[in-house]
Amino acid sequence: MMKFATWNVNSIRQRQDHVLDYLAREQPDVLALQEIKCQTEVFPVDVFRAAGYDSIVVGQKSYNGVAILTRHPHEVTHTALPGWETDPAQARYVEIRCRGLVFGNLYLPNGNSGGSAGYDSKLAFMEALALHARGMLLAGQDFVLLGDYNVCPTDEDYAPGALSPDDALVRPQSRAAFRRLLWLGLTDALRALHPVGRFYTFWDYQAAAWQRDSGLRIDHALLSPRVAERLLTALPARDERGKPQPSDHVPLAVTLADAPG
DNA sequence: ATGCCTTGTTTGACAAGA
Repeated sequence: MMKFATWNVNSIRQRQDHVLDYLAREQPDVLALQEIKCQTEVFPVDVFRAAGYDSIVVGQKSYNGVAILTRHPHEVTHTALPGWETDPAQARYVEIRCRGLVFGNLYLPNGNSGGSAGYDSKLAFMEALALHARGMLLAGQDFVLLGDYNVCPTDEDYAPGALSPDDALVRPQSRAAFRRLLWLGLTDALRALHPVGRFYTFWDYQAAAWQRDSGLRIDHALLSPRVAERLLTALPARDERGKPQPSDHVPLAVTLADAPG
């Protein structure tokens, strides 16, 4: 069996102990982290190594930043999303090959700040992601694209009133770009197993969103076809949001059966 | 009503998050 998860931790220095507890309890093979909010040199590599995990880190000062933790041999395949460049650079993608799969860890731009240029940058990221996914499909590669997509794919993926109808997370172009990934043949792991119902991965810190269960489903794991055949479970770890000093996101955990043969 | 928290940085108000 293989277990992996994605988690926007909103600062790794603030959430280091939460992550250590999660690793000890769940022992994922691969954990994709977003919004580490630190430079690569400051990431607590030694702390996670002592827990049995290697860190692959793409950081930047103050904002963004992604990392992958794994307890297996791996090779780094990308430290940026091919075809998406910004000035200054933004640390929003890292990818490894591990146990026969490619894991692409992404932190998609929110799209609500920076005016129309900010939103265009979000759509450009999604376009580049679709092209990269298509390339891997054509190459016959088995892969998982997981992370904070900052998209609620349908109206069932956010609590009534949690967002305005023109928010970048629910805008028709954002949803169309997400559907394009599905039309390529990718499987939304959570919805494949739970076609209906509310499965949020984020609750705002403000306005008692957690207490009112006013959440969003914006963290996703998309699986290439042969990987989807192996899908066993997919579920957000809701309990993380109720802990002291939590991230505003919780992990989304996925398990796969062993590869055939 | 772009605020209601939380984070990092420019250490005292910002910007950004979603």
